[in-house]
Amino acid sequence: MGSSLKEIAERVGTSTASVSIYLNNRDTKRVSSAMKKKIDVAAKELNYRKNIFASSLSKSESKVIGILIPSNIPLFKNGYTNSLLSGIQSSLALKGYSLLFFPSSASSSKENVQEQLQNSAGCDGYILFSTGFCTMEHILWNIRELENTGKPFVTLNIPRVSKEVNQIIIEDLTSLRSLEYLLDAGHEKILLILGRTNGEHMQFILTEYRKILKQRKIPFDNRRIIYGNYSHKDTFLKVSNFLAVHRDISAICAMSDLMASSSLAAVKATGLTVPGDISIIGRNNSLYSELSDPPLSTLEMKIEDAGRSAADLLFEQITNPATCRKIFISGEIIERQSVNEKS
Amino acid sequence: MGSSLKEIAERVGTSTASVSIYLNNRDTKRVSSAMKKKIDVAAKELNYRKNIFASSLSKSESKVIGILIPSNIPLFKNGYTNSLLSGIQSSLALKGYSLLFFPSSASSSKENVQEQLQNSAGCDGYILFSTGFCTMEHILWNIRELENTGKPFVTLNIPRVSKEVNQIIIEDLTSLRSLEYLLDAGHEKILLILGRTNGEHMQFILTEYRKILKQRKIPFDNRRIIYGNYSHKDTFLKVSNFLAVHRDISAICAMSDLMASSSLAAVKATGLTVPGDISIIGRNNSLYSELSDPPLSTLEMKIEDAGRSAADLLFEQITNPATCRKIFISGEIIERQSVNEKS
DNA sequence: AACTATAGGTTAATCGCTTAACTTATTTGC
DNA sequence: GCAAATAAGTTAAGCGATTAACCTATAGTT
Repeated sequence: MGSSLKEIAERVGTSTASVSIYLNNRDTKRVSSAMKKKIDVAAKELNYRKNIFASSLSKSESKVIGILIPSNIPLFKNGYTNSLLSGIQSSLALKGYSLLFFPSSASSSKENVQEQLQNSAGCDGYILFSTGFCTMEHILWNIRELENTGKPFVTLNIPRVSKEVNQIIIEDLTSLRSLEYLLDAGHEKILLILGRTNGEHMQFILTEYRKILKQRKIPFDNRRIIYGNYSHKDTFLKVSNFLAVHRDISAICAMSDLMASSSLAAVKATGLTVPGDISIIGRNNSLYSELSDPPLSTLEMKIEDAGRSAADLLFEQITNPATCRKIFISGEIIERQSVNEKS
Repeated sequence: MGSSLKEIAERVGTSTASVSIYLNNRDTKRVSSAMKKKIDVAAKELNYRKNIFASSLSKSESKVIGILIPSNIPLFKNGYTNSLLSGIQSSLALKGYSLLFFPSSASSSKENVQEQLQNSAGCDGYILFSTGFCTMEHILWNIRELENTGKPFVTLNIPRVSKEVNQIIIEDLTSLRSLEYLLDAGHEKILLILGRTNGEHMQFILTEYRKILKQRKIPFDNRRIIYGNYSHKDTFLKVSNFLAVHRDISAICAMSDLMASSSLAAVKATGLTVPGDISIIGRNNSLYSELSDPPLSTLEMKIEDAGRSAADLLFEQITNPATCRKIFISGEIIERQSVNEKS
């Protein structure tokens, strides 16, 4: 049964203060060693465990970080998000912080975060996630709400925000560095495989795409964009259909390793070879790219680093509230065996 | 800034009781509609957010479930654990529960759980994870500690425990159903790829292995067991080395899809074909198996179902403390294109 | 007119832990 | 021998929200 400090104090005949003082600092000189022993015995016998809610309330410090996620689809399913979380957790755990994930039931990203925030005052800080589905308006709204809490927070996974907000900016979230790599290798006719048609991230990427094409004086061709929905089946089908009609491309640039893998399967199924006939590059350096045959070149985005940085920046804020900076995480191309120079 | 009920009450000229009553039940008749409006305005202006620690302490109910993990290696990195967590979270979120992950710094699984439990009284329930590294002794110790808290809990990912403990038993955690599938297909000379040499789970599997061989009157051959460490490189290397010497096997049974994928790569590298020369089966039905060329048959373990069941069972216990049962999750073979009948 | 409901509150104790401030007895220093 | 230091406590006021129990005024009933 859950016992309290009071019960221990009564049993050993002292005040709760002494018990609390001792249990929070075993080296304290304010409790005699005889008393220390008695408290230890009583605590064990009574199965004492500190109530985190009482302690946090009393100290006005909880050592708990709230993770705000603007969606109510099941968590821990997305490899990308998991990497971020892994980075965050590994760094915060070292500093003694717990992570709290709230439920939410709303349908919009704005309301989800609001709902999560509504009942979570008392956390020492927050990390605000975003997804490609959050509109810039919702993101800014959520940031405003967070500012109002007066608590430290860091935003993750969103494009740069001009506000003075602590922010981790994953540069390659909206870059097309892998496309440029293919272009630099001499490819011009490239099939671009994006994630979904909606969502802000893809809009940024499309804008970037047009910019790069213009720079290189390559005409924009709408047919050379496919939306794979981050799904194996969708991508395989759409790429197969594409190749059935257009055989003139020399490379495929996919916005995820999964979609790159699926594209690879589709290319092989048509009898073409990689990288002989078609070069392929993925994104995220997940195991899919390493396990493919041939192993796929990819854009390593350093997601876990981003998570760790977010945690570090949050911690910095907790210890020094004046902290205000943006940390940029930039990735790098991992060269494997799926891209040839185009002569 | 974080405001309190008291500040709202003062601003609108009422008691904290009224404010609390209204905010917890907007339809209450104990607050006039004029007062309701005033409270709404004040709450908005003062950016009121309920303090989860104060509220939980007061109600002796937190709507928080503690997730106990007997290791301090970074979380969210393991696909298997992530599936469990995803199942848990999806079910508990629907019921309004938050998930709390504690930090821990100890070196043994026993101490890790103890440390996490030590400061977490007040949660409404716990889910105890295990890993293949936990010894049965540590597991039982942790269960005893949990029983002492008097709080509902469920154990996950461990072999069946005779104690009267609520438990989700993932049958294929310690089964060799995929091996039997190969045997049934006529294969006899099979290379078994296990995870690590240490850890209880593998011991269970080894025992099972010997049992199955004895039943089928197949001699045990120590050389036909490889430990791939769940690592692509290790597995690839070890399987390559194996094949350089022994070409007489007709099938490979791997305890993870990743290791199955790596084996596939190794087999292909030696010039042999799958499933022509060698059949391969994996475990866990992860995307690796689906994306391989050829797609790998695998043992789907229904991990997410297990997570969901754990959540449901925990919830049942919270609402009815007398609950005591074990739920068995059994998987099924997913047939793809990596296994041939052996004639 | 007397009685009961009901609306619309308020009071104050409580959840379990922490901590500043106070107390008292015993040592230690010089 | 006396002041100062130290050891070993205790007291009591919070932290912020909840809730059982109580209160008063008005409306409705018979």
